[in-house]
Amino acid sequence: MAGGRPIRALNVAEKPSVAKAVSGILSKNPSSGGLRVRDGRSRYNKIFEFNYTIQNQQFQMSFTSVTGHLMELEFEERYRKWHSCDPVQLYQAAVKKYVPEDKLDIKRTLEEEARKCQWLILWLDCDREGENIAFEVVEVCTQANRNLNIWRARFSALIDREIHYSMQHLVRPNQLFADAVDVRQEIDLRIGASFTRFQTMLLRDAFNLDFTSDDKNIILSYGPCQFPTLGFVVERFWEIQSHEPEEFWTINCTHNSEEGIATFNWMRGHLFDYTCAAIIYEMCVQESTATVTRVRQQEKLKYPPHPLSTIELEKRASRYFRMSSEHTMKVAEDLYQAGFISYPRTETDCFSERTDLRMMVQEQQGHPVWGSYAQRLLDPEAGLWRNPSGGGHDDKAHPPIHPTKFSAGENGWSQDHHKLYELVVRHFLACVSQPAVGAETTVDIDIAGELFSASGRMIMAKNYLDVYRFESWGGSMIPTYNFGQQFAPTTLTLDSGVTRPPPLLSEADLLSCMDKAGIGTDATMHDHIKKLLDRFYATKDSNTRFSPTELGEALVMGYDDMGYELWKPYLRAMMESDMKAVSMGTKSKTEVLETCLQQMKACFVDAKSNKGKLFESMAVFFERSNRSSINEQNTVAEVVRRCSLCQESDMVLRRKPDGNFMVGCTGFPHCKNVVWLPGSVSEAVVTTNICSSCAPGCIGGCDDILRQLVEICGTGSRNISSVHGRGTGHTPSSSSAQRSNSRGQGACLYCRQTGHSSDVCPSRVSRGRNVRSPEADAQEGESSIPCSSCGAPCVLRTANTASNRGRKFYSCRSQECNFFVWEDNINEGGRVARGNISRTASNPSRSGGLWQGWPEWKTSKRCRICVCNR
DNA sequence: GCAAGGTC
Repeated sequence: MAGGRPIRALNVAEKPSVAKAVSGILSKNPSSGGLRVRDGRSRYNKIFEFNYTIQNQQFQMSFTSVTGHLMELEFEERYRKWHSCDPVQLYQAAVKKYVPEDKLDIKRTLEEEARKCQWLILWLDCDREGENIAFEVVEVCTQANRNLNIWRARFSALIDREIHYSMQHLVRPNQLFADAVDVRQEIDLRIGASFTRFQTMLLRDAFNLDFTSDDKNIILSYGPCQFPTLGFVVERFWEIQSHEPEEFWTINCTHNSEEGIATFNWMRGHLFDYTCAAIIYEMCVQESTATVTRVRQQEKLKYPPHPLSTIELEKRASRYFRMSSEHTMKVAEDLYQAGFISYPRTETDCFSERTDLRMMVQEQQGHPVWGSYAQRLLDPEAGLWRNPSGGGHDDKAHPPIHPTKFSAGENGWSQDHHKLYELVVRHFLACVSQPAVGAETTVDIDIAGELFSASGRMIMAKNYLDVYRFESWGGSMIPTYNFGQQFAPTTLTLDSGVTRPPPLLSEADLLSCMDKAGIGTDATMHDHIKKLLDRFYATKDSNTRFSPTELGEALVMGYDDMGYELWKPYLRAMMESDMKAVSMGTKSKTEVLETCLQQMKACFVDAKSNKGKLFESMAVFFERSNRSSINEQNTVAEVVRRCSLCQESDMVLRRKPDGNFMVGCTGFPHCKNVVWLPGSVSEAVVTTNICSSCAPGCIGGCDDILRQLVEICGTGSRNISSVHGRGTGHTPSSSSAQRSNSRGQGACLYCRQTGHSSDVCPSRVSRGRNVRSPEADAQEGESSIPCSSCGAPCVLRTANTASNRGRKFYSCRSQECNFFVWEDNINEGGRVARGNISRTASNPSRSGGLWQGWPEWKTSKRCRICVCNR
């Protein structure tokens, strides 16, 4: 490139802080003519100006920023309203990317600046999202100026040398990275919107969800990140519920000497068999001299933590201060905005070699509390310094979280600001410190052939523990023992204990689960957790531990019963690996989109047809509401065709609370086009079949026989009305259709007989149970044992339904008790896994566990004696 | 009114 007239280049960063920092670095040279700042259209995104030379070519640089994504993905207007279409259509519905209202000012700045420039240099974060935002910027800028020469700067830290290097070695943006994000956005939108609309419309009005006064507006959302997060909470909850305490026995030995007390632990741990433990104990008591068989002395190191990533910050703030991850991020954002800490959303847990760590320590020397520690760190004589070891994660965009400005506390800071800044500083100082050193002693003894062991620790040098007050290193001293030494134990006891269930998941546990499974990003994980609370899916106790609410449990149960693992992290993991394939170029964007959406659509259609499972699981916890008598059908809204009256919205098939069908315009109340189907119609479906005798748009009115039957007889002998859809023809006069609406006594919706209304259908009364159990057409079996739930006789029967023919199940004979359980869900000893009883039967106990009254002859004895520890 | 991902 030769010199000559300067080229005007527009530089764009992902956020204002990066635009400022990079401009600052690039304009340090005197030849830059200094750094000038002016306002853009957006009050947050300033424009920096300076001169710069790239390979001998003079440039006039303008440097501005966006604030994250410039565009959003949404459905076309006609699909935006919830009742505008059947949610299944959202798998094909047209989507568009657009710049939302609150970003229009940034868009205008970009357009205005792009028109004045020849080059566009993209300084977005160097990750997939950043690359996608880069292409959003490109789209806006090239709309304003088609001749732009487009470049990408690759940088991983805001360090002078690195920034200059990337400016001198510009590359082209990577379309594949951006494609991967396009795929994710589209899949997330379609899955999220379809399932959310489906389950909200299906369940919200059907049950009394009494946890909010305003349950009409509650949203039962589904998302590929929030649901697996809920899944972790529910799974642990079920694990706890299904835990049965088991008694075990262990032998303990202590020895008091002049130097102190030593506690020896039995090397076998514990035994579940009392007799066995008691025999061994007797042996020990009878021959109770202890002989020291081994004495080991070792130096042990306790290493300081890795440099701080977002997840670690959230986990530690939760553990040390009980701050929620969401609040932590808010406080961290404040500290970052005010310049006290570095960018708080980072996966990186290792410092770049080029980072000047000592300078950062120097800044902390004046602090009244940890200043002296910082001074010791910098003193070569003290030998406290150690180059930090990394945890192996690097997002190539941001350094680990570290202090960027000294503070001994600011006026406007809350307690939490103080705590979090202190955590960041102490963590940083710990990272560059030597590990703590301890001397550990282990003593093994033998009593009557049984081995016991005791250990003690002495801290030789605290090192990083001096500054990292949040961590300690437990351990106690033990007296001195020598090999071959013999002594009489002071106490030798046979003690019993019981196994305990695992604890509920803490916020730190939940973050670890999400991190491991790849759910969410460092910037969004706390949002997913908060969403569980906002949606009433889970609660958090004062100990920061999460339990599912009944709603959360019911939803997970429902999908689990369908056989879907939509609540597990596998779907997201699969998507993530596909995204990776797209970004590497091994799979195409369209290929992944098509396959994934096809699978998810099939899953959605299946879930819809299995919605009974969701109803059943909800019914375990919630009462049915009377807001709608035929709730599930009432909410179904299948699109028939475009409204011929307003030409704007769709005509959809719906069922009203009174059970009658209607085909109405979704533009209501603006458009009042409606066709009421006669009350005798008990089922109506939208089909693609076109009536042979008239134009598309017919709703069966041309069929004389049908019309006569429904209007005159009203007996419903042809009670399925097919509504032709997808046509453009005219709608039959709604007034005539309304006249034909026979609101009188029609066929019962349940048994399809006349003579009674559906509300009092005798089949419904007995059906309440039948729909829940598989025993329809089952044959009575022979054996009878007491019901686990009520104690009445429980009968072994054989299912005769299509899906479970031949499968055996126990079912309670009592009319009041709905207990039933598949025989193959009963394990050894009559143990029933959690959920296998309750998910399909309304067993009031709702818990698994031991079947009380399970006959002796069915129990197989298990050997739980451990004899292999030696 | 719905997702998840950026960011103020």
